[in-house]
Amino acid sequence: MQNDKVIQSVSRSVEILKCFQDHEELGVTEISKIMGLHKSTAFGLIATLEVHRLLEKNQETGKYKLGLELFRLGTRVNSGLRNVGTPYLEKLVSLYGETVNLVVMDDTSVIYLEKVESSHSMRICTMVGGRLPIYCTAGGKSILANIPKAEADAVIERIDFKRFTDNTICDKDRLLQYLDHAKKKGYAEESEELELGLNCVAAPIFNHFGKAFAAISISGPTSRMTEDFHKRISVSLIGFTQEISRQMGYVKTLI
Amino acid sequence: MQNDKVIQSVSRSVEILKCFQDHEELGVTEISKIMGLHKSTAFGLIATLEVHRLLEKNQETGKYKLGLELFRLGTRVNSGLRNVGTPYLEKLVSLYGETVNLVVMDDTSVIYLEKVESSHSMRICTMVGGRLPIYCTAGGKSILANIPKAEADAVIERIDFKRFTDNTICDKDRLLQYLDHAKKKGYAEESEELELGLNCVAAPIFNHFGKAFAAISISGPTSRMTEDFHKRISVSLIGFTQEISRQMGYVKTLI
DNA sequence: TATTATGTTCTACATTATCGTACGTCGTTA
DNA sequence: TAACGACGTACGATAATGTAGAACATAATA
Repeated sequence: MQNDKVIQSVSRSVEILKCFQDHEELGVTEISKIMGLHKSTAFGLIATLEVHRLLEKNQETGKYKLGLELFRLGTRVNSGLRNVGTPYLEKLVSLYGETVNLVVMDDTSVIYLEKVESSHSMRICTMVGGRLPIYCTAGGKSILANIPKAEADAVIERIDFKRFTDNTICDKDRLLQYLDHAKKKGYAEESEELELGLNCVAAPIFNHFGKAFAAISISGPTSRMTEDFHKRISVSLIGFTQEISRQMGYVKTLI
Repeated sequence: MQNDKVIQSVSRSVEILKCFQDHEELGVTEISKIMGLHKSTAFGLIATLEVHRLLEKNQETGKYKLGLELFRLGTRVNSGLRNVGTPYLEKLVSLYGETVNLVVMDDTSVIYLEKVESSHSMRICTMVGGRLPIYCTAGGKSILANIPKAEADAVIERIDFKRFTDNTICDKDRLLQYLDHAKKKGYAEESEELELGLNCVAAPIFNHFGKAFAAISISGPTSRMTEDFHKRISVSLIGFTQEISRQMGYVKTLI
């Protein structure tokens, strides 16, 4: 193996799968062009992925798409957390009527693992599998506020701050200040930082080492998410995330 | 490339991912033993999957688990059908109060893509990402009944019939007879074939070629799923699956 | 009908993946 | 506390494989 310690053909096959994030179906020649590979090289990799059902061939169009085995493997990721968490998402939606999400930390992002959407016509629609920045989401900030300071500092160092609205916190010191505040309150808030009209409250989920790694957030339009509503939500939200934490092996509750 | 036309290192890396279907975390040596590979071979493959985030290392235990990028890719599979279908699953649960599933055909099985569970304490719990036999599930039979006869015959030929209960249909001719019946009715039923006490109604979803490829099923305990209830369910179930079919590009409704 | 594009096959050989050896770290045991 | 065993990881020689060029079959397009 070469210096960069990556097996080339395995890398290439994963890059092929990633091509399908932006395309529903792709042909062999399309993939070879996107990847900069010879057609027969691409074909060999694609055929191997097809044998393993990570790709499937559409018999009608002759093109390939992501296969069911990838779906099945995907459902195994963080299945413990998702199975434990989903009933609580449903409870929170029925209590408060706004969209509820389960997110995990992924370096400088959070990834949405589950959602239960509000039944309001005007609701916040999130995308499971989607990724959003950790520094301007309530879920992200509630996690950052509850990991060891050295780790939080290292993550913040790697953040490429971008301003989404006039309210986006783009200053490290202001972010750290906010995280202190959120840690004390036990929950984080995000008010029109990511998108105007969007408001969110979140509380962290701890692993058995007592470190936050996930969060539950509740999102609604600013017009419905008043300060009083935030406070009311936070009480049971924290209670639920602590219960989930316990079920994930966390021993001591935050008081 | 060799005769069997599979690229060995890509195959091996996919087999590594499949090891995690039965294990939440695995170490390098464990994987090398399961796979029958040298430790350093296994390590090279694992490290490559880690770079691409299909595997993640648990820093505390030193073991590996399936990574978030696999989850994200998984959410892309059949996302069109799942996005279109989910609101209908929610409607059916609120109308009938029993667990509703969205399944797709996968050779001689059906795979569960989405579910919305009943709020009854005694409910049918299915597993998203799980696979069940096509011949003794309502969803499976409703799909088999609505594909070209030659294809259905070929699939049935490959079925390895197993008896789960005294009610399981294990005879090809009886199955074909039932499929005829289901096609005429527009929906399929499964009454305690897979498991005693389990009852199910399902209707097919068609693609733009007019071929069934997916289905929605409603499952409940036999005590609640009376014959009258089946009939009541089928009316709106068929209406919904036809609407989903239309949104998936199917042009003509079954009459 | 001719041309172009695509998917697929075959095979020589250049390149890589494999694996044997070795090392550092950590946990266990005496 | 020291020794031992297990594990994860690094390195490099070489056997084995994956790549890509050429060719072919098929389908789409002008």
